[in-house]
Amino acid sequence: MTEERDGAPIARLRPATMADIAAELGISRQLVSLALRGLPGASEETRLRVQETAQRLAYNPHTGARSLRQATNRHVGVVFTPAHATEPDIVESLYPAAEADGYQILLSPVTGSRTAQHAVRELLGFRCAGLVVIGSDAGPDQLIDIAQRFAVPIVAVGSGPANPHYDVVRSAGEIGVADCVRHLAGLGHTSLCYVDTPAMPPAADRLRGFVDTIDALGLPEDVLVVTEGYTEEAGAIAAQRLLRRAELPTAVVMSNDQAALGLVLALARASVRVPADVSVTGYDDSRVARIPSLDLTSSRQDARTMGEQAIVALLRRLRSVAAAPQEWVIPTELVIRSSTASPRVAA
Amino acid sequence: MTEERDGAPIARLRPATMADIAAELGISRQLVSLALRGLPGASEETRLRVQETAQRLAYNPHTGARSLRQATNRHVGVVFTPAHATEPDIVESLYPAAEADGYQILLSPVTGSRTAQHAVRELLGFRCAGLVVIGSDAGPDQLIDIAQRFAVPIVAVGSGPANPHYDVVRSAGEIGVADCVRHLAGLGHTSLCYVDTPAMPPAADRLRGFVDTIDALGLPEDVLVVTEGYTEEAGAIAAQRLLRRAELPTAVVMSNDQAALGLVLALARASVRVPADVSVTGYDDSRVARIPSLDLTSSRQDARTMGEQAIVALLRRLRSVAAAPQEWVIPTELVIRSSTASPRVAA
DNA sequence: TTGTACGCGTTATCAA
DNA sequence: TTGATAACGCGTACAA
Repeated sequence: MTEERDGAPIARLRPATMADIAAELGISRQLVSLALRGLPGASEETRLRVQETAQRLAYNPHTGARSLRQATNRHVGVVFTPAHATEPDIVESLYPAAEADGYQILLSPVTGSRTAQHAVRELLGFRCAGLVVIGSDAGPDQLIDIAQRFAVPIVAVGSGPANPHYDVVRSAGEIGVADCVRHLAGLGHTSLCYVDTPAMPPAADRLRGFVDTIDALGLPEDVLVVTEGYTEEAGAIAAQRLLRRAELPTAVVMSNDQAALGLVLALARASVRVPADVSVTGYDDSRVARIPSLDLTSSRQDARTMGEQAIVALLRRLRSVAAAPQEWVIPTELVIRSSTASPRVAA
Repeated sequence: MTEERDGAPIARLRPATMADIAAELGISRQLVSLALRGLPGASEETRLRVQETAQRLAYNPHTGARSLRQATNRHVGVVFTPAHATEPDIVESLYPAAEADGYQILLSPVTGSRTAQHAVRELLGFRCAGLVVIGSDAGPDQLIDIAQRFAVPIVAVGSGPANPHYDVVRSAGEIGVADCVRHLAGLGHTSLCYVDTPAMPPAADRLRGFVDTIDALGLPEDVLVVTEGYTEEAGAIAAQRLLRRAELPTAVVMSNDQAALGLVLALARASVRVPADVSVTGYDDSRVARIPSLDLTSSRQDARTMGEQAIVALLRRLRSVAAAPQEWVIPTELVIRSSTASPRVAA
């Protein structure tokens, strides 16, 4: 913005340091540190001049140096799966929650070529104070091992059994599915089929919700197990199997939104209409559920609350080492859309 | 694993350092450093004992300290949007490419509450040697500003005009769409509609591919512009508009897979069959295209090659500062599936 | 309000 | 093959 040509700020080879700012102003480096962090010890005028110079020199604090100096650095490491449908929402919600307490998030993905072990090692290399593990393709044993060997607090988000070694944040899968079942029963459905996808980490909770509720209602227990994956292709397979039956159920309860999408598409190809012929429910209320022409009734897994709770749980353990890990179950909310209706309205 | 109880490896408060390993073995810190990095200067026996001890103490190098000491640290910063459909695939492909040259990837997301500016500042705090910006909601001006102010090489992946300040890696959108058009024309279609979603960063290239090809074929130029978003909801809106017409086109060319999904679902609700009544093509060949019951013909945007090329381009600039930024256009490949067929086969 | 001195964990240079 | 010593950028006592 300045018109001066002398400073020649082009192509700086070395990023500006506090020492550069200090030299520029003829003051000490420590004073710059105080001024930048707004601590008492620097005059108001000094602070302003320091900030102006920092801006002009494009000063950016060296995160590594900072974490080296500080006894306890404020990094939270996050292990996640980028390609997953619902995890990015949780990841996003971690940022505001962590920043509110002055913590910085560090992301480390699990991919085909990177195991959870890789991801954790990398995060610990940055001396993260705690770890949030989303999805946890890493089994409980592995997480326990990490928690103990590196003495780092861990929060597992999404699934996994409650245990004394790390915190677990999960949605109330059993209640969410139960809500779907009761909603359908309330519409008059008596022939409900649940599609179980056991490969999905939190599958067990959701299946239990279906079985318990259908038993309580005295309805026939119709569970279709698909072992091949748990997303759209699983839904498509479920549809093929259902279409081979002599008679379709009037309602299908799916274990997640993506599987529901696969099912609905496959049914549409076979000219089965939703909800006219079959009502369908999902789980997660992910962006898939909100696709206008799918418009899926779904039990909402509150990603934002789950992310926030993960940070809260982690900070709690960080503050008092003695705090015992807990299981935090986040309530779900049934979101009713147009994929469900009374049976036989168009038959 | 050891049966000894004396060492008491429980609840280590401070992560092991090189000094700890050195003390354990009665040697100097420097020798540990050489041994761990496999550099000449340590005897074979020493190296083995150091590695064994490092393992036992769960030693993990302090990334911050390392990047503080090294003049040029081997970090590549990546700006991306977690919720996006195709970006995670690109992100995943960056890892093997970067690791092959000894570079470490650092992720920084753009979300509702975090702008590209935030993301870049954070990455530069880790003193990343270069930046890969995927999607680039940040405009060209902003990227140019960053590249100049911080003197850091940048590669923009996915879109953006070629320019002398940073490298651009993008897929050949114009050719990919042209392939779809020619495929449909080859099937006998003469009434093709293109759905343009200008909010999508690389929209211009793809639109040009349609217009040029349809003109070359001497077919009528039918372009439907949807300004509301560019994913499923945009597809649904396009479907509504098409259904209001007196006559449907026999084929619809969509600007991306997600929009195609939205369109197909909306058409299914209106009992329009794909491909019997209308053929549909997508773009990206993302996982959406492979949903069994959608089975979308789509021009494949090779995420792996794009990620690899991004790293190659960045390392090239890192090695020779003088290298002029280029535009790297990655070829597409038409993947033919069952969403396209000859017109009127079932009419 | 400002300056001096030191240490964090690592790598690099030199001499032994 | 090994060991002293310095340096990277920053934060924090403590002294002036």
